[in-house]
Amino acid sequence: MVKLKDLAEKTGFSVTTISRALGGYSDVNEVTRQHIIETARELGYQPHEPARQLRNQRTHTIGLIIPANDQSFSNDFFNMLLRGIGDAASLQGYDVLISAHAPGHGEMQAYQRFVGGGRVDGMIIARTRQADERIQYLQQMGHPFVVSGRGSPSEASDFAYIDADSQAGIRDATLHLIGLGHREIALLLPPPDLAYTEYRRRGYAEALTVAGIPYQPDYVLHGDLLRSGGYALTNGLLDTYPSITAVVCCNDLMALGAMSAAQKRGLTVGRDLSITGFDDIPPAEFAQPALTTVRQPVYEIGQRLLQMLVRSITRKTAPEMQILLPTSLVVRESTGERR
Amino acid sequence: MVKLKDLAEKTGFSVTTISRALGGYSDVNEVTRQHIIETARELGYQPHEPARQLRNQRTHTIGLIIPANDQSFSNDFFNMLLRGIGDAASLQGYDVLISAHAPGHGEMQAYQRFVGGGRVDGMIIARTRQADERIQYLQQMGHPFVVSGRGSPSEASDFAYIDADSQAGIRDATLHLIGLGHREIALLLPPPDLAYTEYRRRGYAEALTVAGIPYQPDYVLHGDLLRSGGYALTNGLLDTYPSITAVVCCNDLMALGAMSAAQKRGLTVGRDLSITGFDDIPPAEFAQPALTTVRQPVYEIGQRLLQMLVRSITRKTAPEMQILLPTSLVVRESTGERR
DNA sequence: CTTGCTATCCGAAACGTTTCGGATTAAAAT
DNA sequence: ATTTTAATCCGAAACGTTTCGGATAGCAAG
Repeated sequence: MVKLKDLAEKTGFSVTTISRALGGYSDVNEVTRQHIIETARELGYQPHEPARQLRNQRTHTIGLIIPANDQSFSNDFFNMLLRGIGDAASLQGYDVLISAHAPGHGEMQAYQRFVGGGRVDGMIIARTRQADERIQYLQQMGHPFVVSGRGSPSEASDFAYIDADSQAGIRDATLHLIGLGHREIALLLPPPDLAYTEYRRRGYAEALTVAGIPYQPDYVLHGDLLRSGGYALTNGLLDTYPSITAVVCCNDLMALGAMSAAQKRGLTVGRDLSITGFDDIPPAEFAQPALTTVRQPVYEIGQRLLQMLVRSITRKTAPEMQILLPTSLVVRESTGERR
Repeated sequence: MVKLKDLAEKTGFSVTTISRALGGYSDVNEVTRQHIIETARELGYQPHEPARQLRNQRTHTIGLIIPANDQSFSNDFFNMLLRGIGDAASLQGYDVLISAHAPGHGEMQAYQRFVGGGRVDGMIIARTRQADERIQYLQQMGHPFVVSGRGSPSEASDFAYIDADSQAGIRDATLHLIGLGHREIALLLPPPDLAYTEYRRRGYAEALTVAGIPYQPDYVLHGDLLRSGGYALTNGLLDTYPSITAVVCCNDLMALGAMSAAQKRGLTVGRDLSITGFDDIPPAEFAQPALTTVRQPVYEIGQRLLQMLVRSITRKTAPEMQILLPTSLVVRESTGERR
């Protein structure tokens, strides 16, 4: 590997001058600078990043711990988020360091390696959990970070985040169903430890209240965000409460599962049973019938998260931003008039 | 940030001894080692990675350049590959460094930053191109790397790779259609600069030869791997050659587009026109009709790529492995008897 | 002939590790 | 009583940068 010393020997200047020439300092003669730049190109010089990071105490890298072996999260949501982050990062001159860990012991260790080990200048946290120890750790370390998703309504979200207004999203979906005449509406929620679960429940409850429909706790179930979960939950629901005519699902995967369950029972989705999803992943559009769902701008969230993070890394005046993005209801064929 | 020196001052031992105690060397008294470990935990010591990397000339990191702003690649294929890589990496104690770049100038710069800059111990290259300059660069640098996908048949693939046998995959799909009575079969290929394009064309040609059907160059078109491309190409094809009864597509996205085109013309897919895809991404299963496609084990490819790479990093005896994985035909509803 | 500038260069220290080659002490062997 | 040996420890150098604080030389100003 060619290093500054090699350039120094080759050109006859000192390592200091080489460094300063390449660094664009004004106290080096323009002709020597050109000469140095030329031979650097010739020898294919490439600064050694770890050395640079050690010296500068800056890495120009941001970290992201992704869930390992996680079917539900590995889907389009996370893919889109990562793409948004990645594209924005390369525009800003940052790289993205990734490690895959299931929530638990190894996960926190990964955060410590990244943050305490000086591997990254900032972290992005996704999929907030209740009493999230990752957030607590980063706050206590005073390390820059931004979060995709607020804390749950019962907690203080005193950190920078971007979240989709999923309460409004679920409310809109529910109101859409109510507008179609539905009264017996079930809700399939994410696991209770996820921070956004409660917002979605509230959106649902809000819509019911507006319409004067009583909130039926038995109609509200927690799922696992997987297709299989949506399938099983819907089956149980329809067994017990045949009067249900609509199901609000908290992600598209569960909605797809719910559709399968309905269809296996001979129901026509959109006629006998209306179903809504959340996310608007590509399969939603191609499903049969096409899924009515709530779209959230995940790619854009990723981009903006990164920009926010870089801002809080460079200016020490962390602008503690908190952004709530609107969702939009995409009406397709899986919802229809109650009959 | 607490460093070795802090532990040294706190415990009264030298930096050397601290380092060796933590490093598990045998020449430090067991009781002092315990004491050191204890205070390290107390102070929350975390080794500074860049310093370590500088000293050891090892990063325990592998690099991956992903395509920026790329709709086609950003899909499930790449997502799955990354998950396989990420899960296997964390098992092996490696992190994954990512940078997003569109093919072209910035992309090669990113490789130089990662490799020449000593940021990674090895690279994974995906989506081989013809006369791939990334591969040439890495070979010439003598840097460990593995590749997802062979070089094109006309090139020597003298590097470690894992590829799905897409020639056999496309051949099987084509034979499946021929077995259903189809004779006028079109082929929608990837862009010509992709290395695997030629393998797929050959698989198609092979099947035709077996069945004694002449190869019609006009039936073979290059697409962009997008839904929109499949849609437009199929439209043009059906306009010009109404006798075509089947379309073999080189990825599921184009197949989905082809399905839309057929349906918009009032054709029933699986009856009036048979369509096959490649990849078996989730939407394929939920499409209407469900897509007959060729499945390749992308997650597993990712895992094995990483294991291969780590092996070639640690043992200096690079085992120059080349693995060809079988694909499997998944017959669903988008293909049927010719009528 | 000093003095003071300006332009250009460079030595040395520092960033936080790891490791080579001893140094020190006490116990064991002669 | 001297020499070996084993058990513990540590100083200093090195990894490749960046940067602080000069150093040097040429030249104009006094």
